[in-house]
Amino acid sequence: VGPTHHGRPRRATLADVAVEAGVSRATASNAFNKPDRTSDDLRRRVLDAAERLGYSPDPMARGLRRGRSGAIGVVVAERPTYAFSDPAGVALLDGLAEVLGSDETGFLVLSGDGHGGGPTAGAVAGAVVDAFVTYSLSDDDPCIDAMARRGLPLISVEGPTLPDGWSVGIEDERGSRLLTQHVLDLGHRDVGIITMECRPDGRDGPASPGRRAHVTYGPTRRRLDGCAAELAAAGIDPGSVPVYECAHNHPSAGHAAARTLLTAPPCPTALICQSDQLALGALAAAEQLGRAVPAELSVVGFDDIEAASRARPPLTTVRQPLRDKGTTAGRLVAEALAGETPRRVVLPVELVIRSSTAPPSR
Amino acid sequence: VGPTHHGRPRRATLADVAVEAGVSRATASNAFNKPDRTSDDLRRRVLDAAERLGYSPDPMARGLRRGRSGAIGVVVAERPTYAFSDPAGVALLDGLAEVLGSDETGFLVLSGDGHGGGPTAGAVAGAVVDAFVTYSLSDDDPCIDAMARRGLPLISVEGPTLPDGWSVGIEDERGSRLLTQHVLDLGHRDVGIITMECRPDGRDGPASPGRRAHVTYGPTRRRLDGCAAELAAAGIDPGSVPVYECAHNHPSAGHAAARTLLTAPPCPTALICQSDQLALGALAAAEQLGRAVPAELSVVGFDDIEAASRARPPLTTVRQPLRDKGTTAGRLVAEALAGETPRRVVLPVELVIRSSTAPPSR
DNA sequence: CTGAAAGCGCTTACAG
DNA sequence: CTGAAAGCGCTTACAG
Repeated sequence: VGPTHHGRPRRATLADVAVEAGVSRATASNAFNKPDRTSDDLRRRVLDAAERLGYSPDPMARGLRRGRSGAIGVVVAERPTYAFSDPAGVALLDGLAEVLGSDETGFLVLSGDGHGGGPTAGAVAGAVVDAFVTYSLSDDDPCIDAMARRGLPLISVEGPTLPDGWSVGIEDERGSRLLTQHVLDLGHRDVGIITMECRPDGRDGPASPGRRAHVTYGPTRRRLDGCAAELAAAGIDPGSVPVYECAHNHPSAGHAAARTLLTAPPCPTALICQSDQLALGALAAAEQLGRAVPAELSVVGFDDIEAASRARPPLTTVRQPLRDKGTTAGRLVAEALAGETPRRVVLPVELVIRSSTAPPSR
Repeated sequence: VGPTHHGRPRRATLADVAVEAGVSRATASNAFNKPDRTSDDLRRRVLDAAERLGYSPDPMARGLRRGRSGAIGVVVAERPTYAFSDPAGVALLDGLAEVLGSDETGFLVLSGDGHGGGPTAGAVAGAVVDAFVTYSLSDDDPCIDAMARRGLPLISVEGPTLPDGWSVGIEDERGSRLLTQHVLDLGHRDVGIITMECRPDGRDGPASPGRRAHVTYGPTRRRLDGCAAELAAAGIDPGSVPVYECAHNHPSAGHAAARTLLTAPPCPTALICQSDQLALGALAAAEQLGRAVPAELSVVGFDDIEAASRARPPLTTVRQPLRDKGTTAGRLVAEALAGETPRRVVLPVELVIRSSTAPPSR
């Protein structure tokens, strides 16, 4: 463990420990990894030697030999701020940690450049991981090819999947139908839609029918589709309904969207927001504009994040099992690493009627 | 690239590519890593062969050889939910990514078990990383020893440091003095303090003087100390001031704390909250109790998170450079990996007077 | 410009 | 229970 001529101490290796303990490297290794196949005496000598040398095994070397790194790649588009300011993003990490954390797994966060896309091909290629978990990526994100090339298990959460791949999603379309139905049942005919991003180009503003027809974010597309289907079934042309697209799933974006929709004809009596974050912003805009919710304006969200029930008024929304998405993804990772066959899980949603919706006043 | 007898395809290795291209492994490697030292002809042959085989280099093998993994360990206590529901925690990750993200670095998040402590020794020992960045760990967290043992650079952000180690912090004590001074200057004599956690035991409630004397979280300790020093200088016995400790840095905890302090004698005319998150909760509690801020009650925070300026009333607080902490940490990581000598950085804070403070009404 | 050899630090069958 | 040998997949001096 002596200093080299550079003055920097060299880390002790297993070979050093073996010499110090007077055993072979194999025995030294066994003392750590197969305590039952080592005599107490030798094991103690090895452990003592390791202690003396301040030895700690090199995880990369072990990983190379064992063919496993102990890390799971968590791939998100956008910068960490955006990915994790979304309660759903954090819940995913949390659920993963709950399931996988016990067996000393770490999570390698690979994030995007802040321009809508995921990590670079280089970052994906160089990631020391055993599997990838992707979170709400755009269908055409180039990092998907980069991951496919690695040949590692890929668990897609709310995003594009590889053929015969693993995935976990929720009943986006059904949830959206439930919500729309609820609003229509109350008697609303003039609705406005505030949607999450359609494509990874950072656009923020009214979404033309053309744009809505080519949505590369799965959850956005499915929620939009569910909404359109119910509208059409009620005899309302979905193409005539104003849709405002928000580049970020954040209350401030919902606020701006609602302001726009509420201050231009046709003034909607109900705002269908495709996430609670956006709905929270819409609620704030309504208050600012002096529009009473739900008396003068109904607002619905989606997700049922914690803040939804604490909002004023408490938000009518669709509950999705946020944390379960993470734990389910964790279980799929475990199955994948155990060599099982890929499967797809779709988690159920549930309509939660609170106080932000009522019949229209006119 | 043929399937093995298990039916699962074997990943192509560099050796396979070399054979396919009819060159040595060294040349194949050079074609990828030293394009300038390879003839165009051979390089193309190698690249084509790699393409045909779907080859992608094994990052672990490369890492072992090069002695670098391309990942930075981000060590936080608590589960991801708590660590990243704190805007400061996310800002750290973001700043790190901004500085280090370009050179294809990933961040291995090592989180705690949800009982106040950091990752297990096993998780730390097995982490495939080139350096550790710790975020607001308790001074006595066992994972610190585990990291020291790895012999890797350790950059401590707002937490315990190794002797002669790297660190980035802020002027916690000065900020706290500024805030306390401001409150005292306004004429307040009856103050209450709402503090972040003192020790990693999940305790939530009034903090006795004994407990305040042994605080293992650096920021909490320094802010408490700054506060006490100013109080004492103004002739107020810090021991007589009620202090309520919150186990989590979350508005809901500040809410409960404020309720308690405001509904028991001596009823304070000013609440010194040691974070904006807590102050936000205190503001909500004051509103609920019908106490006008700042007319009947002054409230100050600390951090100047985004929500502080949007609060009602806008919060008087101390601004710390949240994002800079992350970018600074990133730069220190880069320096550490370049073999430079450890240094410590303390970032400045600044008092921001808004509308949540005023002279006492009685 | 190219290749044969050595080695990063570890673990795993396999003999003894 | 222990050790000699091979090898995980790659890169790096070093000759040619």
